[in-house]
Amino acid sequence: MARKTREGPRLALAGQKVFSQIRPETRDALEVMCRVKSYRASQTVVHAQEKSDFICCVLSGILRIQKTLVDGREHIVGLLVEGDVFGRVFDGAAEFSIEAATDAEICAFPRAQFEALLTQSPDLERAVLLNITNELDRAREWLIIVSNQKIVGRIAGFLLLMCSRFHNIDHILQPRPEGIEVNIPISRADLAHLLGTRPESISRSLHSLSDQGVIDILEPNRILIRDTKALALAADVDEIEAIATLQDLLKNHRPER
Amino acid sequence: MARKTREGPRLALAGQKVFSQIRPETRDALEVMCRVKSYRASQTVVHAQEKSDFICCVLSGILRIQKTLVDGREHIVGLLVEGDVFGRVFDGAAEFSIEAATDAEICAFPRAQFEALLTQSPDLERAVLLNITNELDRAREWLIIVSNQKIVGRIAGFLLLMCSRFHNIDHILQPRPEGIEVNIPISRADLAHLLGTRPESISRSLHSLSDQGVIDILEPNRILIRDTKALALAADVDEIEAIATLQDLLKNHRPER
DNA sequence: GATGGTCATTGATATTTGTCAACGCCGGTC
DNA sequence: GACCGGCGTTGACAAATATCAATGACCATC
Repeated sequence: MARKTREGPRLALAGQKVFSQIRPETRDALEVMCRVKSYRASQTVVHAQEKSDFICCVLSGILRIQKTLVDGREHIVGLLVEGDVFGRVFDGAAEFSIEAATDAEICAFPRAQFEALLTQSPDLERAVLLNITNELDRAREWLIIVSNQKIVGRIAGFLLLMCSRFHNIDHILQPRPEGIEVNIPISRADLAHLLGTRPESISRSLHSLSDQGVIDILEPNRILIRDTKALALAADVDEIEAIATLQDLLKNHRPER
Repeated sequence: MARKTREGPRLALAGQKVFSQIRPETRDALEVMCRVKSYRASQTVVHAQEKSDFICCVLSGILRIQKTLVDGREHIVGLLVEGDVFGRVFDGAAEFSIEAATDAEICAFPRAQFEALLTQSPDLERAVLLNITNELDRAREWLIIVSNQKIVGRIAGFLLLMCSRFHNIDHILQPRPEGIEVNIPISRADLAHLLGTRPESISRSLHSLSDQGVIDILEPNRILIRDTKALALAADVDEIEAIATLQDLLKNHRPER
């Protein structure tokens, strides 16, 4: 699994968007208390119903947020990528478990220390509140995508979301003249769970979009979006918004390469 | 619309669960700055994309969280009930608009004042963080319900959620010897949107559950849950949890009446 | 009391999607 | 190299659901 070379724990937070607005002193305090942990794909990071002693920030890789049902099935309710924060500030047991979808590295802050710092640092408080507010918005965006009646619509919405959400992660989004390349970081089965359907339907929908020339399936997990407008139309949600975001992305990314 | 008689703004917050853990001084400060506002059903409380100057707490009634799509359709992503807090602390424009589903009263705190108090009061900070963390969990529970493949399953999940979430609101949940009465606070069309389907399917699923004796449809919007176990089975999610919550409810409520 | 509108419901039908089965591909292990 | 298991894909069929159309109940207005 390709992994970014980094400069060690003390600089781990520097590039994270969540902590970009906090004061250097606060960031120093965070870096002192943090511990970097590595996980391999499919390892569990946090068990549901278990009081977690850490607030964490994803450094690399993809994590799944999921609920384990009584019969053992896993229900995925979200993904965490680089820069995302998880762990329940001021709260006890998590309702959901966190599992590594790919090999991943996280930065863990001891809960008590983190909370103490939080109470003293309005800048960190602000950052944490903003982060969780965005998380809530994203969960609700998922809701819109998943409640689409047609499976193709859900896939289209998912692909558009992947573009707009993960544009800061260069191994997921590779701008190209022909379109935008998106990396699907999870298996078909997981994606099916996430979108409330079955792997077979995912496969059929993707290939249907491919037949229409809207996307190219480079590899099962690498999708090239050729026609963002058509994709947005298929998603049948707020297309204008999605297209605007994507076109901004293209403009901002292309000249750099 | 039946409305609870209350004791005026200064005591409005006393009964709200969100603020139950904060110090009396903080609560006093909140009550001084708050302003009670009333809305009639289908009035808009917060417009999406518009910077809202208030943090609000629902005193009575039901509000819808929704996104307006470009073609004018509304997509509902959640409901707010008594005690729920909304408004973006430390943040600008909301992504979603808030609309009154029934006649409603809210308690509004000016944003700047609220944020200032928040920074100074660790207890309020804690309450706000806990509240939004719960909100996030609930959004993810919605996700699980909506991603159920069968419509009956979504309805069943919705009904169970209504029970467990709104049990503090006595005009929604009326304990009875025959079962638990749930009030569906939105129209069939809205419910269909929320669950990612069509009104016709909602109707068919409800009547199918009714035919099986699992529920009784007292009125289109008043459902009597007769067999919680069967309902949980239909929901096909974490039934044990749902049943436990419901049976606790019944035990706690029955003796009082 | 009549009228028009919204809303929930029901039926008939077309479409979509889940299900079951089989196949090929790929990476690992023996 | 042979074998195996997991994964993505494809096809055929059954089941669930969307769609279209029509009806009746209820409410507000005239």
